[in-house]
Parts: sequence; C-alpha cells; structure tokens
Amino acid sequence: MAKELKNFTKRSDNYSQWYNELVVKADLAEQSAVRGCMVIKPYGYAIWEKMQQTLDGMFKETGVQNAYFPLLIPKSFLCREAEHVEGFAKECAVVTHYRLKNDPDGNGVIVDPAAKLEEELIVRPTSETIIWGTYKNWIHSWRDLPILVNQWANVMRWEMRTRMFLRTAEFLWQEGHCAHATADESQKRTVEMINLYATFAEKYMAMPVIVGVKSETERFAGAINTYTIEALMQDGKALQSGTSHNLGQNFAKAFDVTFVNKENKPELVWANSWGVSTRLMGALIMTHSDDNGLVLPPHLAPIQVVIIPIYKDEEGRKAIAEKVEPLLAELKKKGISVKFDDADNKRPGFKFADYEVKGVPVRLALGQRDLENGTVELMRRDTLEKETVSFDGIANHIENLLEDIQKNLFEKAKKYRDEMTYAVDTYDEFKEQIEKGGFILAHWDGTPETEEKIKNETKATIRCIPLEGDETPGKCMVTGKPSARRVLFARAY
RNA sequence: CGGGGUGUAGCGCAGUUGGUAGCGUGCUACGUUCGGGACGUAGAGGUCGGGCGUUCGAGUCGCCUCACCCCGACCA
Repeated sequence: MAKELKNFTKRSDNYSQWYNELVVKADLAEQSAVRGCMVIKPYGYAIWEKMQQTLDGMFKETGVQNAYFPLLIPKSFLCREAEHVEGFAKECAVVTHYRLKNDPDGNGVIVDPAAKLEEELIVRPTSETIIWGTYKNWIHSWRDLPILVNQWANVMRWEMRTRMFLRTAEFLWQEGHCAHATADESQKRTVEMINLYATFAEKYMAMPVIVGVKSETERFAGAINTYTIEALMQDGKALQSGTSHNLGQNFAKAFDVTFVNKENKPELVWANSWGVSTRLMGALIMTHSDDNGLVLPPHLAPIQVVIIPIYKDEEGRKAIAEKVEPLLAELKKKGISVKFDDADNKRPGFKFADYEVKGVPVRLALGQRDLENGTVELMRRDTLEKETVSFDGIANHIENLLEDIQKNLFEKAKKYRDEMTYAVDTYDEFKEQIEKGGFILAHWDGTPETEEKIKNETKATIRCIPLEGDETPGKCMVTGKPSARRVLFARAY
C-alpha cells in the first residue's frame, strides 16, 4: 500500500480528522485564509457542478425557472417577519460602510467614517425577505400565479464553528421560492420538492434518506411546516441534507403580497421555499468513502473511468494510445466520461493511488502484457476488486459495471442505515443506544418540553417525523403520555 | 464568549541544562527507472507568529499581543 495512504487517518481512529484529510487529499477543497470559509477546488467543484446540473434539470421538469436576487438585503426587510428575525437576526455579516480611504498614518486603507450607510445591509443568510419584497410587485391577480422560481446563489451565516462542506460561513446552494394561489397547491409543491430531493439523493448520490416533517422547534424560522430528508453518516450521526418549507401566508403577510382571486376578492399569497446546499458534498463524502479515500457514485463522478497506460518508452506509449483510442470514442459515445491519463511526469503506481483517493469508480490499466494477451486490468473503486478481462467488448462491460457500482453503493449504504436504525421503547434503552450512534425510532408525546429534555440529556434531536413507516400509536418513552407514532431521533451534524 | 491546545522551510514535525537551526516529505536539475505512491547524485528553500524584557548570548526563560485548531453555546 502506498505510503501516503498509510498516513491517512483511519475512519475508526478519528472520524473528523479522516474527513478533513480526505477533503484535502482528494483535492476537493481547502480552508481559505478567510475565517470559516472554504476554497472549493476544481475537482470538488466539478462534482458540485454535476449535482447542480442534475438538480436543475429536475427542477425545470416541474416548471421551475431560474432567477437571481441581490446579495445584500436592507436590514429593515429582515425585521418584517417576526419569527424569521428570531431565527436569523444573529449570525449575519453586516455592511455598514460603502467606501474606504487611505490611512492618514500610511498603513494601507481604512474604512471612511464619512461613508456610513443610512441603513445597514445584511449579507443574505437566505433570501426569503428580498424575494418577497420583490414578489409584491410581480403579483396582482390569480393569473400571475403560480410563480415558480429558483436561484443558485451563495449565502453567508457567521457560524461559530465551521467544517468544510458541512458548515462553512459562506456556502453555495439553491433556494426555490414559490408563490401559489391556494394553500393546497403550495402544500403540494412543498411535498413535491422534498420528494424530488429524496429521489436525487437516492438515485444520484446513492444515499438513502428518510423523508419526514420537522418538529415545531426544529422548524425553519417563519414556516408553518418544514419537510426534511435525513441521511445517516458512517459515524452514526445524522445529516439534514435538504429541506422544503411550507411558509403559509406568513411572508405574504409580512411583505403585503396580495392578489385578487377568482372571486374578485383580495387574498394573501401562499408560499413555500426549498433548498439544498454544498452540504450535499459533505453528505456524499461521508456516505461512501473509505480508508483509501473518496468513493464516488458513477452518476456524479466527474471522471467515471480512468485509463492508465503502463509503458517503458515512447514506442510503448504509442502502441497503447492507438489501442485505447477507439475505446475512448466508444465510451464517449455511450455518454461515459473517461480520462486517458498518459501524462509521463507521473508513474503508474502514483496514478493508481491518486485516482483511488479521488474516488474514480472504474480504473483500467493497460500495459505491454495486455497488448500481447488482448486483455485489460480493471478495478472497481467500491470494492477495490481487480480483474483481468478481455479487451473486446470492454465498453459494454464498463457500462454495466458503472450501473452495478451505483446500485451497490446505494445498497451498501442502505444496509448500513437499516442496521443502524433501532426501535426502542424505554428512555433507558434510548440513552444507551444513542451512545452507539444511529437512528432511533421512539415514541414521543409531541411536546417541545420533552424534546428539549431529551436534547439536553442525550444531545439527540428529533430529526423528523417520518412520512412513511410504522404508524402505530404508543406511549412517550419519557413521560408515558400518548404518542401518535414513532419519530426519528439521532445525534446530528 | 467560556475551557483546552498549537505557532520553527511549501506541508508534517524534532529541537535536551539557554551557546547562533535540523529531520521527513515536497520542490529544481541530471541519470537510471516505469504492472500499486521509484532510486541515486547534486541543489534551492528560515527575521523560529509579533513585541517588550532577563542575559555576554533566547527557538528555548518571563510578560504582553496576534493568528489558527479542538471541545461547548449557534447552525443547512
């Protein structure tokens, strides 16, 4: 085994450190000089781009269009919706001045005190307020509805503690903001979008998720209901991976957005918002990766197949290149992204290890030996299995293999998730089990007080009230009061 | 903002009772190599985070300061 890999912190030794090292060694991202911020490197961004493109296509199929709203939000906008202020008033970056000037003492530049803004501007932590401030002008009649708009943007939340991809001060995301004429329509859209996220997570990220609704305390500030997809990471902690909020008429009320309905009566607009962020990158990394590095599901891998030639001299390189050329064309024709890495400044062993760390799903190695035998060495990243196969028909073989890897990754993750999901009936069992990680299904009396008590005593939170699964009533494990159904608990990121 | 820790070569680190700076890796050049992170030879690279003090002399001791990391509070 390569020595760099030997130096890799093992998942079992220190999960956080393993994660951080992996992000850097797989060339995904690095800490930036700016506090709490991250530089996403080209390879990491390529994965994000692939996620973006896939999601964007899925959004568009449901009639959503993209738009862009300003980065800066007048402070007064944030004050409009009372609960929203509660949730977001605190950790925000604030623009107070609009000009710099030369320091009279000659130490570079200083903020010009004369350039103080009349009203401070907030760097958006989310865009509901600026968007609803805008929608007010767009919506007059039921004929203007629905408005189905999404924006791809960066947002900033001045987080106390940050972790690359999982929680950074600035992060990339998409936020959809829909306006509807009826409560029913808005609710349907809210659920449609959380289901879309679940499909994306499972089909593309190969990450099984639990779809559910948040408890009152975990709900988005200003929403009447928050839907979530919850995934389980390999260290037994839960990760909220996407949310969809039914905002009722709260924002319409706050920003005075009314329309004339079919009965010619003024009515407040019904709203929902939904989003996923670069946090999905963290989810992807933590769901599949192993002690050898990143493992990417083929559907999201920027490079699905890498071909590494093994040769001694220019003549040998040429012979392999000629052999590989038709295969490259054939794979590309099938829509498979393939890289033929014949760079001669790195040795084959280095490349093997490098692409392994980067999580490329399939690797082919081709040398003199193979040219003579008409074979090729093939390795799949998910199981690290190597086999020597006939070069003829290899393209079809690869095509099937990629699908097999995709399927295998999902099944492996699902198996782990299911094995780590426990139903418990007593609070003592709960306390014991939560230490071991995983999802816990337990009865809860539905009160914020009990939820708070559990959180304080065990650090576990209610991840969601699942939309599916066991719906038999029972008794709250803490208070013994009636419980409508089991809810999902876990310690979370 | 509490509690703990670390600042020495690009990165990771060592540096003893104070005596003038070292290892690994990476980098550059050349040669031999190339089927799992090659090897040899030569070379470049440091205000020891910053300031003040003690001392003949400070990476090392004292005080101050700054930055970053980890554990909490906050959170997608």
